[in-house]
Amino acid sequence: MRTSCRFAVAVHVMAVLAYKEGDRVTSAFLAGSVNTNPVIIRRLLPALRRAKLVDTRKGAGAGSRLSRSPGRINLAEIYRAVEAAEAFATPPRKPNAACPVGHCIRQALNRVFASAQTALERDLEKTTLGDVMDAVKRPLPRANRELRIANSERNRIRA
Amino acid sequence: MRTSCRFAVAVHVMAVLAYKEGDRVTSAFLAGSVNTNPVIIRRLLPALRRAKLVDTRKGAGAGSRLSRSPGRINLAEIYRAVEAAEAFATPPRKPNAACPVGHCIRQALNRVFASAQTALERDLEKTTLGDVMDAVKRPLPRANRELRIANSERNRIRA
DNA sequence: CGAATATGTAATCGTAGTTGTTACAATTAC
DNA sequence: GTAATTGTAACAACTACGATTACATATTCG
Repeated sequence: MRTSCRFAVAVHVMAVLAYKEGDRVTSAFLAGSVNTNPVIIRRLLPALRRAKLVDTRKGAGAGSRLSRSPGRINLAEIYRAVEAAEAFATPPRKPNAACPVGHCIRQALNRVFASAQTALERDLEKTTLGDVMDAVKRPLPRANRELRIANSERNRIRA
Repeated sequence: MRTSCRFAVAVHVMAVLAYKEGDRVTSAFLAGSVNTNPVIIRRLLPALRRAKLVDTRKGAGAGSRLSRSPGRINLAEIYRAVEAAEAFATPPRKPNAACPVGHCIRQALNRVFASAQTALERDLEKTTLGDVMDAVKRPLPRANRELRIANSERNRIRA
């Protein structure tokens, strides 16, 4: 499945803003933490701004900060802010309308997709940015720490 | 987040196989209903076969059919069979490990992603292929039915 | 056996989406 | 005014995916 990483980057950005507790943070700084180009961040911020999750100022001494406290921002809000497309895609061409199945499969699929999409967002709603920050700040349990090391070994291939 | 249309095509294919109630159906026929190339279908079938959802035979008079009755196949099985990647993507480059947030954001994100992914699949589990077939077979509203008949006269597919 | 049918699979093309990068105008603090 | 920073356009590089062609392989049936 071809997915964008906008959501992952957005949560990372929001986490850095939460960490900075109200200080304005520049796109260059955010890019440094995410390890990408500042323009990538500047292209993401308008979506977060439209959702009233962050507040940005231009010019010298400028940057972005959270509009609300991390405990009052849930991950579904971030997801909806930055993910325009839905989680499920249908084929580029329309099904054969002359086939009894092709004729109405889209409608049936749309119901299924909408339900699954809702389930996904409802789950994201349960976690706040504050919860994420707890995980960021709290030392990891031993078992997870070892898992983390194993994962970072695996991820090294991609870097 | 954007997915490939493999899942949508797979459900469509499974629905046609269910409609044909045990008859073997060729990739050409399936492609005709989905409105794509037979090779696309033939590239999808191995995944469904590995998941023991369909049974395929080669050669003359060959084709695929369901391994189980539609009521005993749920959509999560189809989803897992054909969607290799997870629903959420992380950025191509690793976060800056020197940043307190970048250092452990991946770990936090992975938990969030896994939870949302599970919620999505649990929702798909609730719907069986049989449920989808109920929607497919249910008579359509008058206006749509007339359109369908007109189309099928003009562009009939093999019964 | 031999012809016909259908799958399995490799190779290739075109398109679209995404990330990354540079460049520069507009905006703002000091 | 100067320096810092955002907003945005333009473009390259890369990747992923769908579509298509071609052909070897397998299977059925006369």
